[in-house]
Amino acid sequence: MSGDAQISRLKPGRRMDIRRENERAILEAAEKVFAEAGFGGATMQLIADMAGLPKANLHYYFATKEDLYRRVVQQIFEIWLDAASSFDDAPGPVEGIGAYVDAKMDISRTHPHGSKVWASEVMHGAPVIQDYLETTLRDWTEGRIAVIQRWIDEGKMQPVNPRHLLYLLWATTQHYADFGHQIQTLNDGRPLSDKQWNEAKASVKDMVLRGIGAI
Amino acid sequence: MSGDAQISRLKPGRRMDIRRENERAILEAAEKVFAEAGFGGATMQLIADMAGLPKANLHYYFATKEDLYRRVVQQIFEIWLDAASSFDDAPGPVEGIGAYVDAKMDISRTHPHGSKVWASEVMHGAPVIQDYLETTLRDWTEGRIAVIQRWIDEGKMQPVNPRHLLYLLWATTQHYADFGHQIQTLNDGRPLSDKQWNEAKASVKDMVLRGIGAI
DNA sequence: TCATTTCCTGACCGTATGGTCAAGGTGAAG
DNA sequence: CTTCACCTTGACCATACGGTCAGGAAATGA
Repeated sequence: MSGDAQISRLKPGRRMDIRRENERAILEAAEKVFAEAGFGGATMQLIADMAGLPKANLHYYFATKEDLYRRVVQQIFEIWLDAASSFDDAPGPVEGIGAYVDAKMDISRTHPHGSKVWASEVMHGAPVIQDYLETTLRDWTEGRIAVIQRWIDEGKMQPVNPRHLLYLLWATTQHYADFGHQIQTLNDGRPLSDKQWNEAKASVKDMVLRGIGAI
Repeated sequence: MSGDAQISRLKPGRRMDIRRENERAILEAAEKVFAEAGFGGATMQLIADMAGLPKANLHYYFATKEDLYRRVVQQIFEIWLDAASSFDDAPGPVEGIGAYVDAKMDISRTHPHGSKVWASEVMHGAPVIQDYLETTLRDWTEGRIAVIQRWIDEGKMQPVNPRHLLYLLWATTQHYADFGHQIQTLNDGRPLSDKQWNEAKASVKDMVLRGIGAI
C-alpha cells in the first residue's frame, strides 16, 4: 500500500450533499484500496482511513464489504461503456478504432484503479458481475463485431477475425493501467510523461490500424 | 472458487520422493488457489484441502503463506523466461515474433493460473518480485528491444517503437489467460476449442506481423 | 533390532477482520 | 424552540485466519 494521504473531501453542505459527498469519498477510497490490495486483501478499516471516516460510518452507507465492492465494479463498467460509443458513429476503422484506442488509453491513464479492480474481478471468475458479462458486455461485443464485419465487407480493412481484434484492443489498452507498475519500473521507475503517453497511444494506434490493413 | 476435486497426487515412495511429490502437490494447489482468490483471499486451509494434506503439513514444507506465494510467482516467471528464447535465434521478425507469440499463447493455455498470479502480483505493485522486474526483466527487455531495433535497421519491419510492441505482445497473449473467464463467457460459456485456439494464435500473429510491416 | 532422522497432524493460540449496536450529535421543517 | 429523521461513532462481538507445537508414525541405515 502506498503511503498517500487520505482522499480529498469537500466540505459538507445540505443533507443531500452530505450523503453524496460521503458516498463519493468512500467509493473513491474503496476503488484505490481494492485495486492495490485485491478484494481479500482490502480491509474496511483501510478504506475508512483513506476516506477520512470511522469504519462504522462506512457500514452506514454500504451494508457490507461486498456491496461496496459491487458498486466500485459497476462504476468502472459504466465508464468503459460510455467511452465505447467512440466506436459507433465512425465512417470507418481509422476513425472508429482510432478513437476507441484513444478513449481506452485515456481511461487507463485517468482510471487505473478501476481497470485493476475490473481485471481482478474477471480473473477471479467474475463472482459479482457475471450477469453483466452475459448481458451487457455480450450485446455490446456482438454489436461491435457487426460493425467491424461491415467495414471488412466494404473493403475498408483486411478480413481479420473481429472478435480477436477486440480482444487485442482490450488487452493492449488496459495493459497500460493494469501493468502500469511494470511499465513504470521499465521506465526507470518513473511514470510515463505526457509525451510518453502520446507516444504510446500513437504506437498502439499505428500498429493496430496497420495490423488490420486500415492504413 | 470452482468446485474441482483436489489436485492429483502420485503415490509416495522413498524419502526424497515424498518431499518432492508433496512440494509439487502443494505448489500446484497453491497456484490454483492464489489465481482464483488472490493472495489475500487465498487461505492455507483451502490450499491444504486441494493438495490433500492437513494444513500443518503445509507449514512443514513452506514456513509462511508468503514463502509459498513467492515460490509460485518465481516458478511462473521462469516458465516465461524459458519460452522467451523463441525470440533469440531467429533471422527476422516473422520467425522470431511469430514463435514468441506461439510460445506465449501456448503458455496462456497450459498455465493460466500462473499468468493470473503474475498479473495480480504486478497489479498490486509487485511487493515480492520487484527485484525481478528491476533486474532480470529489465535486462531481458533491453536485449529484445535491441534485437527488434536491429530488424528495423535491416529493413525487415516498419520502424515501430520496440517497447510498445513488446507491451502489445505481452498484453495480448496474456489476455487469453488472465481474461480467460471473460473470453469463455463470450464464447457461449465454453472454453475455446483446439480449433478456436489455433484461430486465436493465427489472428494474433497475423495482426501483429502485419502491424509491424513484417508481412 | 535399534537409533536417528524425517515426516505427519490434531489441538491450540493470538490477532485481525467484518459487522453490530446503542447512545449521542446535527440539520431541517413547523 | 421543538421535533424528528438522518447522521456519527466508540465499543464491542463472533469468526476465521496464519502460525505453533508436542507427540507420534514411518522411513532409513547400522
